[in-house]
Amino acid sequence: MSDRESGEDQQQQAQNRGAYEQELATKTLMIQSKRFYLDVKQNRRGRFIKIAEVGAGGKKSRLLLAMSTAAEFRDNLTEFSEHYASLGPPNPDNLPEDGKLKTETMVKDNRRYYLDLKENQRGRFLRVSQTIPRGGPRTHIAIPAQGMIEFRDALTDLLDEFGIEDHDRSELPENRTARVEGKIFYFDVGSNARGVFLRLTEARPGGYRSSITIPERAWSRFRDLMAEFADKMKSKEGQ
DNA sequence: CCGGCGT
Repeated sequence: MSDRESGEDQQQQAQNRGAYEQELATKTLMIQSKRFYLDVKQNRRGRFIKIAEVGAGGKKSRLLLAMSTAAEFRDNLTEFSEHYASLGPPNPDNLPEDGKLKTETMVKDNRRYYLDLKENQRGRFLRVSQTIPRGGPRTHIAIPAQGMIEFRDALTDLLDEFGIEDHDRSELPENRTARVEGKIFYFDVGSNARGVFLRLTEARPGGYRSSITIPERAWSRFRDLMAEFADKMKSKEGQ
């Protein structure tokens, strides 16, 4: 679809300009009256999934999970839904004081995530809270318990496509540019589930852009081929 | 079609 292509092209241009974030994929889930957006994004710190909940009244809440944490969350969703399936009918008399039927914690860098299967008059739901130290923003979403499987499956699709590696950009060589005869060549390093690649983009005045993507495995071979051409031209000059 | 024990 051309919409999608132009969107990707714009993102590529934004990335070449050094913009902060790139969106790789997005999924929308409808669970009862709520919408959840799962976005795979990446910035120079790494790759992550943004989960946004939009309630019926337009109330919005979002939290961020590194890919590795998203994978952990996915596994927890399996456990929580199994526990949920094993529960009898709601029984308010028999609830723990804190209302938590099952609880789990995830930690990634300085973020903590609390998973609580809870129950109220409306039913059972999984509350996912994200906290950042020293009074940073604290956000939470609530997934209706009936939707945990669907949520897990959507997360699994994204993890299968984009991998569970966080792809910290600090592990990769820095992007470079080369200006030649009025053109700018961008050497942008990226990675996906298949590995590391170099995206070489030629930009001409007037906005024309063209890119090729070279897998890391081919870098030294391409370098040797370029050297071969350069040497042959140089030896001709010498004669 | 909601709604999730707080600043």
